[in-house]
Amino acid sequence: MNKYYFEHSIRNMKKQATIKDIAKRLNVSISTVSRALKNAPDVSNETKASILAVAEELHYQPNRLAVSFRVKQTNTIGVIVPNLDYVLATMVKGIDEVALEAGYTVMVCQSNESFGREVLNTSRMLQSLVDGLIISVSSETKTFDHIKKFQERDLPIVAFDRIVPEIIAPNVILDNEYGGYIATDHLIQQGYRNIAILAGPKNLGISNARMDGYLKALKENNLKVDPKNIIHCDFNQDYAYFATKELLKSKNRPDAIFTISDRMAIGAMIAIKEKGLTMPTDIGLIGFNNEPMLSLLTPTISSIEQPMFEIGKMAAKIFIERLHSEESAITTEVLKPILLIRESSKRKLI
Amino acid sequence: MNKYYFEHSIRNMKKQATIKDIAKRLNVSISTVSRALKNAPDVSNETKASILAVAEELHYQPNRLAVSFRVKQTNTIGVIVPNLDYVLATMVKGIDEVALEAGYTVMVCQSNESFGREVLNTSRMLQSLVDGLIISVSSETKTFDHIKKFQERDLPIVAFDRIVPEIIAPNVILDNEYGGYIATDHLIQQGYRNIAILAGPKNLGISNARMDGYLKALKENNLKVDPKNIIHCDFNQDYAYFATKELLKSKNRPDAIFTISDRMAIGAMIAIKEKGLTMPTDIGLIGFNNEPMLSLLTPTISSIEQPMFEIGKMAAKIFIERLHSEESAITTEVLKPILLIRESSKRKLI
DNA sequence: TACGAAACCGGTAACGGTACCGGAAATTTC
DNA sequence: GAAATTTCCGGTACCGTTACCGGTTTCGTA
Repeated sequence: MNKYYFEHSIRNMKKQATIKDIAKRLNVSISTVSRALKNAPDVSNETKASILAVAEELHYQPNRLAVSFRVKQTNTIGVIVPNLDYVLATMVKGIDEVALEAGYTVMVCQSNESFGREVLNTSRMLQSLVDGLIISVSSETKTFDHIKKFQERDLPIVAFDRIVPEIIAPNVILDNEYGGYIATDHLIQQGYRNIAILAGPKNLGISNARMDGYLKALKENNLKVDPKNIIHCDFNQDYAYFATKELLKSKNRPDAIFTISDRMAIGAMIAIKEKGLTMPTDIGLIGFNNEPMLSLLTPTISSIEQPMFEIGKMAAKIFIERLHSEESAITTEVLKPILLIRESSKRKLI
Repeated sequence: MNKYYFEHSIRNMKKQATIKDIAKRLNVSISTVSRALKNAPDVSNETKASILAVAEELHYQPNRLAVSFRVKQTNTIGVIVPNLDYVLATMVKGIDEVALEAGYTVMVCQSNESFGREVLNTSRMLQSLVDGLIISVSSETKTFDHIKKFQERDLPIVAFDRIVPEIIAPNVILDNEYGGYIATDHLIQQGYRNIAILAGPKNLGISNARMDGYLKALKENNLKVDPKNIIHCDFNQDYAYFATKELLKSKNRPDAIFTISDRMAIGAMIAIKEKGLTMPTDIGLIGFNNEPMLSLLTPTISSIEQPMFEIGKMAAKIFIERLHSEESAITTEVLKPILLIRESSKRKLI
């Protein structure tokens, strides 16, 4: 009746064979069994063989929990992502790929872009002793004590995709500035001159980086920056729609739009169509991420593709290296995106 | 020289405080501390308070690994999915939602549609003693020993989305037959009479169920079934494209197509456009899943929407109930999909 | 022959908690 | 005022495995 009462239901689990059972069966000590099982050198081949045989026979399965507890290592990597959209899911798949191969289990948690969730997840992971963390922080996250706790315990961290300077750890990211640059430069090469950018939330690192690329491309091509052409809005189709609608009202309307995500590009596309403008002749459009739907739309939409899978793999690779070495330089891996030209921005023949 | 290099090269694993430390500090026994920490009744309020205070002061964090090891319960749910596409990712989010709230941690693994991966994942999960499994099996999976191992250990299992009769466990699924039925019936109501179905792999449960719905709708409307109108092919845009191309060649070509996934619908759409036919006048089209892109295409494509989030939540809910009760009836929760009518199939005014 | 070094194996103390058992002190009951 | 309860707390045996410290045996070599 007490509410503190912790319920451990008594279920009749079929008892798993342990090294003790094997030892008893062969009249050897558990130490010998333990050593044999991990192929230690100081066990004769005969005993090793017989132990292996009995283990097989009893369907012995090592109790990872006991081992982890004993050696204080779980062989588990905690992965925290804000969500599992196309981009992040693919990155997680990359992490999974190399982690699995290296013998690690991956524990994926979604923070749902919520700081509270992120803290809860990290705390649970810390308690269950993951060996470290690969994280892409939520957009809400402004303080980092929950992450520093890992570092206090000397557990490695790798940040990827959405990174922040406050996390002192190896980073794996896209060259977002370069992405913004090639997108904008491409528009310029196609003859667009009055290029707007839908730049995402103001505080977010990737927003700023992509915008820096945009600015750089304008500058290199001696185009002046019009503040009215720089719109900050949420990563969101609807916001982008309204922002674009607004943009197109002005009499000096932009002749091309670069959106820093594909969802935003779609919002922009809808507004453009509503206005009766056609792409690419009246106006150019390019997105970011290259989500699969883009090539299905009319017109097909240009975009910047990031090597998502590789970013994930790289993050896991660096993480595992970090785990195995004492060295701990803070590196930043920057992967290059590539430009995919489709109908929405292709005004000139090549 | 990087200023962080120095900080990090020192491996000062700050030792975590344990209940032993708290006990020593207060000159009480560890049992008392243990009880106080879980708010057991047989500790006086004063000692309880002082223990809590010291715990706070030492930044005590319970070692979940030790507890799990001791009580043979990890408060972790293993979730295995074939991939993390839109549908499954949303379902996983549903699982996450209720699991987190109930104090469970979720461990998500992707089998990548590979049987070997699935076995590896289940085996790792079994070794690290998850409390049970919520699984959507891979399309490759034909044998189920790896899953039976959970049941031998009396660990609960819930199957969702992709279920198979060989797994004797509670199921949470979409009413796929109903989905197939309302899709087909809708086409018939719109005046289509020669309706083809792209039905997915032959052995897969959801394929067959959706096709059953298709057949039922035809029968109820006294339309005869033409075997040439039933095409089995992979869940895949390209296959669907070629299959549709083939279908449209015949002189008695179908006047509507029901594809059991949206990806297939897109393949079909491309073939239809290539042939110069227009939707919905010349031919009707309806997909399944209601992926977000459908409303962006021209024409917008009708589809069947499943309550993905609810399916995930339901699976987790049932799982947790199962965990807490000895009862073990094999139930099947069937959630209803809904019909979303868009341009591709709307030939009549309502 | 003897002696040191390998080679092989056993005993045991941890790891951090939990759960039971039992017992002393405080409180109630008759 | 003694007996019967409560209330509160300490002691201890685990859980499965590993790491360390020894101790035998075997074997090569002086």
